[in-house]
Amino acid sequence: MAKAIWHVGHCSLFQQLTAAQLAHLELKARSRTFPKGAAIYLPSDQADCVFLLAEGRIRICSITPDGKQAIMGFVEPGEVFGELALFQASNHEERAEAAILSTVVLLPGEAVRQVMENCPQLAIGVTKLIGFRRARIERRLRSLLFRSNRDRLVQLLLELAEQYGKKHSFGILVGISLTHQELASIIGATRESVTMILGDLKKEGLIHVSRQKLRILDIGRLAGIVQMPAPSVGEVSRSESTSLLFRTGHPIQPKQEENLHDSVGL
Amino acid sequence: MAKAIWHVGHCSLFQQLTAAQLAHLELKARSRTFPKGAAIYLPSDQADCVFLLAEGRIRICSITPDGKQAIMGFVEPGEVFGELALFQASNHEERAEAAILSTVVLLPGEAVRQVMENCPQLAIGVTKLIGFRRARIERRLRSLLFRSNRDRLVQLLLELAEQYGKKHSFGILVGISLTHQELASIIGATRESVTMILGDLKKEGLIHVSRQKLRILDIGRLAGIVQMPAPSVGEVSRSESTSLLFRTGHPIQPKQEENLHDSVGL
DNA sequence: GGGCTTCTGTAAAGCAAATCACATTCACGA
DNA sequence: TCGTGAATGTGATTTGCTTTACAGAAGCCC
Repeated sequence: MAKAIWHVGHCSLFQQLTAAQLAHLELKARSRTFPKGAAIYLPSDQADCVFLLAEGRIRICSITPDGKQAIMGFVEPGEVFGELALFQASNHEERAEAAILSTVVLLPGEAVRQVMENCPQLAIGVTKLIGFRRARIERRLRSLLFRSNRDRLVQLLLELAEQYGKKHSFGILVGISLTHQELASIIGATRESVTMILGDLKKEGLIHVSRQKLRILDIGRLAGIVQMPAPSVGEVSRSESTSLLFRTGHPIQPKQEENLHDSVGL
Repeated sequence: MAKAIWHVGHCSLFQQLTAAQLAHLELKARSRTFPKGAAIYLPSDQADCVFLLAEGRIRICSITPDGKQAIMGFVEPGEVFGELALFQASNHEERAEAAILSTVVLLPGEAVRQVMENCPQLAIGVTKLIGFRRARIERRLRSLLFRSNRDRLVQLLLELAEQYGKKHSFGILVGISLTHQELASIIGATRESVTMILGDLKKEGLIHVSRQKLRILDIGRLAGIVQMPAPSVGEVSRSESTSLLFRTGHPIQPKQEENLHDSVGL
């Protein structure tokens, strides 16, 4: 319970609420822990809830009846997910599962809607959040329409570098490790294709992998392939910019001088 | 001017505003007419504006440097578009153009944001709108990931039937006529592929075309192909349901007993 | 009506990527 | 430490779709 209020208050989305509003939300909030692989919600679920990730990592994915699956995004600590259910009467259309052991705060939709009705700031924050993620989905749709497997994978690597990358001697170390299968599920390709393309990129001296750590050796040339500016990569892994096709957005605010750009919060 | 206030007030999104708020918006609104094919906004534009279609039909599309283009959706009278710019600092990522002669009301973003800050109802309405469209884009992404050209085209036909279809002697008449090229741009295929598939569907007795009018002869069997329930088609062309992959949403409310489901407005 | 453009139909050839079918290496818990 | 299942690597084959290249039909403006 104390944990719940801690987290709700620390999520940028809720930071501008009054103490009373926060307390009200917190009262309704429940915290749950999910082991790796456990489902937080399913496509058939219609539990009217918004989720807040306190700890761990959530994978949002969508699965066809015949077993094919696509990863729609990942959720990092401090981020909200399942937010579309707030105003969508219908069921979830995807599945959320714990990528690793995770702690999740559940906020009843009704409670959130109530606060939104009294606090335009929150309503606007939610709008930004949903809009931010929509813009990313649209980018992803475009890349699927227009770009080859190779280009999409390169683009993904750039995004991973931007979000999880740390500068390192000789290259950028990507601080998240995904299997080829997972990469494939993100860009909409097969595992074999990803293996081949990564192999090519290695031969071309653009990347390097050892002990399931991915290193990007020449980000400039990599960005050139997809005709994009090289993303900025910091010492701290959380850098922000506009071109994230991948992450589900809305991290905890650091200090924050202004609050418009990428961090969707208010 | 009088026209502008008429339209703003008649858009479901703005219906719950006070007279004063409406007047304030109207004061800032400007109405413009665009001939067929004219661009309303471009990917490079960063004019901070929300658009409201009074009359005509708008095509939202995205074009690559090398000329390939995809249609992201259509906007019908009474619907809002360009709404992502409200809180996205960056430029538009797509192009909006008049599919036919169209009249558009321009609402300065700043004015809309101001009203939103004072009127949670509007903020929530915008949230619903953006969320509704995001859900549709996600469905479209999934269909691109998982389904063949043929299935996607069939799905599109079903959606067209649902939105623009009227029951008719022997089949459903689809009240919108799109060229093969346009259909292709929507589902992400080539013109030739669409021509072939439509030819097949004709041979199979599922559809019929004459004088660029498309008729669906056996919607049940058509729906069976993509394993979906047949959509409902009314005498009036505006029926609503959950599976619209195509339209950009948010029509004028008719009478409205409740306001949650498909019509995103409040 | 005639000539123009834009749309539709068809078919062969080429290709990117999926599929299939393995061998190999790695991670990690018993 | 070893063993086992998961992840990676690699090739042969197939396929769905695009590309390319035309030819006919249908609007439409002068």
